[in-house]
Amino acid sequence: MACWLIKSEPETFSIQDLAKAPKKTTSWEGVRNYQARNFLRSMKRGDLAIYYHSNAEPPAAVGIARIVREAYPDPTAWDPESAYHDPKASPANPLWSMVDVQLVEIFPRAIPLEELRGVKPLAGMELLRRGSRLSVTPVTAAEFRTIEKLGQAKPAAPAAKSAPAKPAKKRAR
DNA sequence: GCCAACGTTGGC
DNA sequence: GCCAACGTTGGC
Repeated sequence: MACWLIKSEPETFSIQDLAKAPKKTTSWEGVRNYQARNFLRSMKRGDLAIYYHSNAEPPAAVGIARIVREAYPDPTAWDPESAYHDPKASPANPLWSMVDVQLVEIFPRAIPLEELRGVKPLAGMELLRRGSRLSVTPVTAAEFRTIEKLGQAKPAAPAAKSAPAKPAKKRAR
């Protein structure tokens, strides 16, 4: 079984929306990046994915979803009404794929991106790479378990015991 | 709202 | 096939 990380902007489709969806299941349409699409296509039924809220306040890992249907054509691609319309796609040449995902759990505690960046075992994650934009990425089983665990409760040790607010960091770029 | 880091497009 | 221009993503 493989593990993944899928991003969604909560304004578009949050994990709470997924919880409210029929059968807590939705089609993951709208992926329009070839690399991300290819990852979608290699997903297997039963694979698990970290659900991540991008463009959120704060951006955070918020839960887990399961792949319940493997890749099939994304009809929004050839729907001129859709925000995801791609003029190159058609029913005969679907071009883009989607999977169905079902909610497994909303974490008791969302894990903000800033915190993920400080977690050693996650250092190699695509999500944490500078300038990373891929909306679908594989994660290792170890990374998956680490995030899953972080989502269950407060960090065991009060990380920095109410340290005074850090001075605003200049972005190093 | 800014803008770095990407991916894509299209002229050549 | 190169690469500048452009569009998008997404953290800040």
